[in-house]
Amino acid sequence: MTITKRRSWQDVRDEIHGWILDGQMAPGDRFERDEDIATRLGCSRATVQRAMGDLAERGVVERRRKGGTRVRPDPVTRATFDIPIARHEVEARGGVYGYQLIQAALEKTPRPVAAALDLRAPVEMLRVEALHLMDGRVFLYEDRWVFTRTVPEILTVDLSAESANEWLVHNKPYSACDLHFSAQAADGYLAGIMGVEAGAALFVLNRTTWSGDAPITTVKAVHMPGYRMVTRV
Amino acid sequence: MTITKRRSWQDVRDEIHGWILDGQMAPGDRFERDEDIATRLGCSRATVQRAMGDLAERGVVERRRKGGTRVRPDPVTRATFDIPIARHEVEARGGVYGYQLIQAALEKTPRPVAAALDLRAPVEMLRVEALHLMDGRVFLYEDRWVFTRTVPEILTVDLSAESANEWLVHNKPYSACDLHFSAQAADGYLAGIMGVEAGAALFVLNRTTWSGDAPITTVKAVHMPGYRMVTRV
DNA sequence: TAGTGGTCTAGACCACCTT
DNA sequence: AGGTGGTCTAGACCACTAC
Repeated sequence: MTITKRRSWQDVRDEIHGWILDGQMAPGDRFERDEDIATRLGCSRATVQRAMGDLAERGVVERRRKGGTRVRPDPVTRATFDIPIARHEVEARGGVYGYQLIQAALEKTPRPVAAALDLRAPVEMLRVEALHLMDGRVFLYEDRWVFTRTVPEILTVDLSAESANEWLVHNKPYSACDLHFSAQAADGYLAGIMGVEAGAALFVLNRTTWSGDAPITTVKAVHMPGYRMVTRV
Repeated sequence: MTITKRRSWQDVRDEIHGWILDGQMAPGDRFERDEDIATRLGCSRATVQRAMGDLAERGVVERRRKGGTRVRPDPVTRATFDIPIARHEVEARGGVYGYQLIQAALEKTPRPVAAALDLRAPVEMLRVEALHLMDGRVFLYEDRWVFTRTVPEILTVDLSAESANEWLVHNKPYSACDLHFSAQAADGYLAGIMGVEAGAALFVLNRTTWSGDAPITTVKAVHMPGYRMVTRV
């Protein structure tokens, strides 16, 4: 007697993905209708839907009503990253986390900062510069602007004890977020503050967040030389 | 007479997300059971499941059988990127794409390259160096190693006409992919080949792919100065 | 306009894990 | 051991869009 294990949607997904990996289906090729695949594999249409939906989310396959499902003609690599809190990143690497406030003060934003937050004109905001340390050495320098009109409570926080990042993450959820990754050479100021050679290539992350239409904060996070952001798909 | 529009799972998701954004639910707080939420919102449990599943995928919420659903105590920023083919990236920016092969030859891999591909010892592979151009200027330099044991057909391709990247994307699907992003200063060789100043900070992407356990290729893609990788969540 | 994927529902059963 | 989320099914209807 044969025990037929029930097929899960992951099994169905892997089976279908297998047709692509072994060359049965090439970029641009069209699949049968979900319902026919379901019949052929002996599962319900909903299960095929779930499997195909997953492949579509990963950029493997393209689905269109009436147009059917095709292997993406120009496959893209789709990667997902978690940007952790600095403390967690340091601790995940087995280091001892440290934090050091450089300065926090109300200042008028430079134009590019206002633009990043979708503001037409410069306004006064809270600027916070701080260092995140691993084992006593600089891991990350952050230069942050907090929109005090949206987050007035930030002015009552002791930013020498708690990083603005952690406070915001725990107290001000966002609904939209912009991320820019780039490379930048250390200028004199960065070199001095981070303790690296002038000209060193640094990995930079700019993050801007909003709650609805209201800007919350924009931050430039500059990583130590040699930093790598890694993911596996 | 009131028209009650049926609630979609996106509506339900946004409603639930709203409870977090307006502070009704704070990090660590536990939600009611899906079924109770469904009753309260007047939809089926499956719809709440779909909505909560989406929030969980985005890192907003944590779900555990028997443990229920909670707002993530330490929210992370989860970002998804598409890494496009160089040609498409250039064309999407409104530029004219160009491609130039520097050299392609069989060479013994250096140890770090073998290690990236999970190989114990160096082996002979096809090394391909090439430039991708935008409006005649260097946009991207790639230094690639192709595992000819997995992809022997690559040896029959005219790599001066078609980039190895595009050929692989269209002819050799992968099932696993490793990505590393970093910053690197231009050394003399890179500066010469890319036409930038020595010491310029460059954005670097290392990508390694496998089909099952079989390594396919590993490539280091070095972007022009000022390049930014952008995403919006 | 007809074919295809997208979603909702109700019910059942399963798998995991906290208590 | 029991409660909670995870999944499967069958059927219905909807929404897009290729033809």
